[in-house]
Amino acid sequence: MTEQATPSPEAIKAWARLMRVSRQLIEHAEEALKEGGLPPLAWYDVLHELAEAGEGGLRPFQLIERTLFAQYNISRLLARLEADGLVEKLPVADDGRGQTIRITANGRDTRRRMWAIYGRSIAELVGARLSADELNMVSALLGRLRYPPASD
Amino acid sequence: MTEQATPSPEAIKAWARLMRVSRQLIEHAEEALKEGGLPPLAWYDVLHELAEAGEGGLRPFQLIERTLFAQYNISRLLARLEADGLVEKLPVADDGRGQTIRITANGRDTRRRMWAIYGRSIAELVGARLSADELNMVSALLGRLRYPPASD
DNA sequence: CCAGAATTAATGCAATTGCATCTATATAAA
DNA sequence: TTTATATAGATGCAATTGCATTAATTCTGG
Repeated sequence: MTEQATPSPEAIKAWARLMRVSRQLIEHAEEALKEGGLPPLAWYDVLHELAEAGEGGLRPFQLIERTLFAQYNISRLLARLEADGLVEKLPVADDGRGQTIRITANGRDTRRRMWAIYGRSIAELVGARLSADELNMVSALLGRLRYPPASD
Repeated sequence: MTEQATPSPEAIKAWARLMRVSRQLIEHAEEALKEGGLPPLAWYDVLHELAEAGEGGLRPFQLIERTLFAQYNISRLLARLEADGLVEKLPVADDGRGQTIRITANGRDTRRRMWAIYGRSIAELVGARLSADELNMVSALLGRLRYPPASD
């Protein structure tokens, strides 16, 4: 647990598991969405944030903070979402540079359809494999790996 | 823990943590490598497998099994590695379709230089934040999320 | 008010990924 | 054998990502 230049075997193993499992889970969920003829996970992340934000919408830079996507990535993802009619871009009164992104009814519907599949993946891949206590344990331990670290 | 169409709050939170933390950690490690003027993590994964395989090398399809990369991805990654002189492609005696990939001295050296940085990232991001017991707990819990699930 | 720095978002271009397909060889079946 | 099927790996083309830069405001210090 002390600062080392070379990681302990335990740290290496935990890291390896984390890398491998997260990749597998993402791949599985992504595949399930694709089979359902739905957009990729990244779209869900954004639609989810926007749905939670409600009518007020969010500024692109707020989406960046919340989702950890790169700026250019959000910029283009929003362009695609807008082209598909899932979000709309509104000028923002007090800042001529910016815009507010609001989810449309269509967007909410797509998000719901995605959740039907995405949620099932989560239930199957994670919910069905660990008990509630174990899941809480995972959340707590992973929470300590955040940047910046937190305990929550 | 039972099969549900809709995931429990605990499952959702654990999933969210896993997605977010893994992305953050990857990003951090990737950035550290870039700052060191070194190739991306994907290269390390392949070089690592090849280094472990030794002089006998590995067939591309074996790399696919071990790393979970897509076939076309490995095909092109190997082309880049070869172009950089980090691996060499050898014809394989008993199968005219295939080839054996072997890491070169240069490749071993690059892998070592990458590990100096990558290993430090693992130590800092994971090793320094959880005790050995906690790391083992993480490994065990994540191990149960693998596909197919295992206990190890 | 004005010049310089900072912030918000978009974009040109190169590299990578994803998809579908293709070539070549090996294996199985008739 | 001959033919059909499966496996190993490469590749054309479209979509996405990453990088660097740009354009348009807004903010800040004289």
